[in-house]
Amino acid sequence: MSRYNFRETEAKWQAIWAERGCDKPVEDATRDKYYVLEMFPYPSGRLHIGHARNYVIGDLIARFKKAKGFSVLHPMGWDAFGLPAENAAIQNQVHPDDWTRENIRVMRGQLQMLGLSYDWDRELATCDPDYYRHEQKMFLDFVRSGLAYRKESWVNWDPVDHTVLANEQVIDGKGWRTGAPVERRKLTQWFLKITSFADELQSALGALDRWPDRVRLMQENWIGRSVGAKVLFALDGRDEPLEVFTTRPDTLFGASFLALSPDHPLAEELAADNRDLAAFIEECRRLGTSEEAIETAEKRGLDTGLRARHPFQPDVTLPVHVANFVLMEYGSGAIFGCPAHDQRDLDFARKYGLPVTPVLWPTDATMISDQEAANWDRDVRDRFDDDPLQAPDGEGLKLHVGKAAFTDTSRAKYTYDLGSLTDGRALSVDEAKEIVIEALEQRGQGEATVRYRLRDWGVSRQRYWGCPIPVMYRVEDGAMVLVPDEDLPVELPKDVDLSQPGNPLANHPTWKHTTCPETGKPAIRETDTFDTFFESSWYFLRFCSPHAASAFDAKDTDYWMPVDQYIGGIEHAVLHLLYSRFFTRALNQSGHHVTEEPFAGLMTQGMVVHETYQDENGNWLFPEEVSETGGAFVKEPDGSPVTKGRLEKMSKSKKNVVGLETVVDAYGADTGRLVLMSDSPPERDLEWTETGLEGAWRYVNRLWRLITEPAVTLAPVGAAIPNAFSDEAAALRREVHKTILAVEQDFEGFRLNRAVARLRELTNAIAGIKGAGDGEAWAMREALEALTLMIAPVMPHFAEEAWAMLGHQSIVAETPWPAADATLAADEQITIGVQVNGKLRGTVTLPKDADQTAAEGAALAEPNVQRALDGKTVRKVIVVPNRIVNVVAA
RNA sequence: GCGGGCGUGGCGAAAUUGGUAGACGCGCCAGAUUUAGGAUCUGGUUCCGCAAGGAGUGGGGGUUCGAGUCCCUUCGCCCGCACCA
Repeated sequence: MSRYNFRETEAKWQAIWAERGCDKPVEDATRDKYYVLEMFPYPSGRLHIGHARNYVIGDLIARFKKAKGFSVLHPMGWDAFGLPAENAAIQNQVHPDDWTRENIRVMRGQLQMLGLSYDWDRELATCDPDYYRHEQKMFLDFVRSGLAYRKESWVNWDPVDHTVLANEQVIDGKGWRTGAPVERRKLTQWFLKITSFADELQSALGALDRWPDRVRLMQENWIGRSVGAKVLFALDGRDEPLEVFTTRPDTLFGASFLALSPDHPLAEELAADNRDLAAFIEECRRLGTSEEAIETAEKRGLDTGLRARHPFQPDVTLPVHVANFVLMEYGSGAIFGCPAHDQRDLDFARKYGLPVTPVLWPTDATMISDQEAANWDRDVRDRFDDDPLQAPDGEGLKLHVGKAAFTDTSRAKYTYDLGSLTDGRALSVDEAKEIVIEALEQRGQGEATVRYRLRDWGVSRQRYWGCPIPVMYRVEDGAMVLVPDEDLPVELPKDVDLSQPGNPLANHPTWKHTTCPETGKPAIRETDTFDTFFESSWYFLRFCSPHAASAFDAKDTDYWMPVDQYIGGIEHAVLHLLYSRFFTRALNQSGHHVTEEPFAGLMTQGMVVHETYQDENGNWLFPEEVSETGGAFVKEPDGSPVTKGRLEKMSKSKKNVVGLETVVDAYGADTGRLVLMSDSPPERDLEWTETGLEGAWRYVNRLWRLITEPAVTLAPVGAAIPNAFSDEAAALRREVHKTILAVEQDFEGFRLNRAVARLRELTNAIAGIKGAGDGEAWAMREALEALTLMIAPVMPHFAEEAWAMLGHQSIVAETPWPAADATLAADEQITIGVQVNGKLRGTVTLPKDADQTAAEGAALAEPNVQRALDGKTVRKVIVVPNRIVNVVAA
């Protein structure tokens, strides 16, 4: 019995593919193009089997599309800038560049070991000056078209390392490396104006119909469009009115205070001669904005003493507070508080004894449940003793506001108290909003407006291992000057001291000193580098023309873009995918020309998860350290108890990583690929198990034996089709052609696990063939060849070897997808279920498309059906052709 | 709190989108082969029941000739955002 020798086979075919240039795209005008791309990796060390899933999915699609006749672009590169390289440099005394390049070398080898069909001539690394010079140019273009600007903003500042930290690097309010409490600091940073595309980025999501709904939704939430109104409040004793944003202008008559963010310019101005206020603002800033701080912080505020005028009630004055729950980054950094209809405002009002004035009531008493009313009553009694407020329409309805604000705008109709603006008739929330906005506009005290949650993208990082920002600041007058295009790239210096705290480029003795190209006088370079998401926002364009002198060649991007299928993890649902969508638009607006939507199709693959174990002290253990005895888990050497944890994403810290080499050395790349493709749908998590791997290996060998030792002597290659087939041979042929059609659809629809299941079904059908006539010999060859070609996208090396064993001189990588004959695939006989009153009682086999009468007759004649009908009268028979017969009887 | 997703055998999962629930595989059981183990092959494997039969897609209700699929309700798990005015 022969065993498939993956060791020799895989290396052999990888060499042949490379030699024949199988993975180079052909830019052929007569073919449709297909650009398939997997999110490129950060070269952090070694790939494990979990990483491989992403690439194998992409490779399957690439190989399938190529076999279907597309001109396929399938490139790979390295997202090579980033902080881990600097950390490794400090820990291991190795330069970030050397560390990164060594990792790239290792990981490239690992990808090649998997037999992935990349065009390696297009490989790029973002840390290469030949790559980042182009994004420096793009940045200059952005500056020139107003899409990049400098602004002072609050950042997380690590006082020990002297560097800005990203939000993700602040853990419990402390720096992740130093453990020092993070300070908020105002720094001047570069921003990209993503907000100017907020509306477009949101509305265009609707057209991305090959993106997962959930990703579109996440982007929509992130952009956070909200429609509302800007309201101007006149302030006593000041000329400038205060601007406030609200999504509920209909509650304006319920306003009882205004609140400013501690970071609001007006608050800062007032604090200049108000020591209490200055102290309060300082305290708010210290508390920070970490999630936990927000969760536990109570609403706090301080009355500034300032008084505002209600736009419609000039005699009503509202106190202006500074409140810790108002964000400077959203809206205008100031709000009006309507405690009766907003929970936060209510909490605040209760704490500081501010009035609570309901202005809307449901008109239909039945709309408030008894329970709700009772709760309100109880709240009032328990906590506040307020008099219930009565709706103005005299229907006797009471709205009690205890500690729960009435915010339910889903109820159909309301009665509003809009002061002089209405006659007290019932209005919907939307109607009331309209009336208020109209009145505001008439008086010049506000207008309808749209605000976004999205903020401009801060791209400055005080790090070494990133792309230098190509500007300088003149020493004599501090003017910002762009580095001229012809002086690009601004290269990172190689000699850098990372052991000192602070910005390594700023610490460099000479690098930052340069000369202003306009005046010839001394200037200092910008010492910040770009956020590494900058590099990944356009790499898919560079792949189209990797060797062009400019960033990309419109001729190439016009041909290849957009990416037809992008594959990656859900963790980039917002960040990278939103930045890239912004980038293409920004490029278009700054003189480049590219497709607006970079990724036409997106698939987010699930994680590969693996078992985890922890000892008594909560330390993670390798699965090899654990043994199972009678349902209990113990640690190998000492028998101490072990807890089996949940399935977790493979990670070094949890000690549940399965190395790529471990799998490939023992079972071959193809077996590993098969497991990754067959055990779960691609978008769902996949549990990696040794038994699953062994099962896949058994299948590989079973298929190998079927091909190398077929039960029937195969017809020669290219033999003429026999005139007649036995029933068995004809049935096999039907199965083959059905499978081709189905697998094709499954691949197209990313039902990859289903496709593999169908191929196993076909394998079972082939294995069951007993006859040995000419028909069988011919049908068997047809079946084995089709199976080989169909399994090729999953197991490319195996398929090549099998194809050669079947007597072919050609190679699978250059062979088209098998042609399906739809006529052959059609069933002649169909077995359908027969129900009596909806319960299955039997089955009948009928010719395909049998007429209703025939189906009905056969169904009623079926013995089990007759038994079920015994003593009943048939009322009605429902026949769904080729599907089911249901007999209704009583 | 807001938004979204998911609950199907011992396990991973299928189900032509309202039409024979559990394909395919893992595991398990029995048998064959084998000195033995492994590998391989054959058969079985949703549950209850000797069987006939009955029950069954987290629970409850509804629509329909017919519901895993649609609607209402409820429970559980997972994910995203989170003081966003």
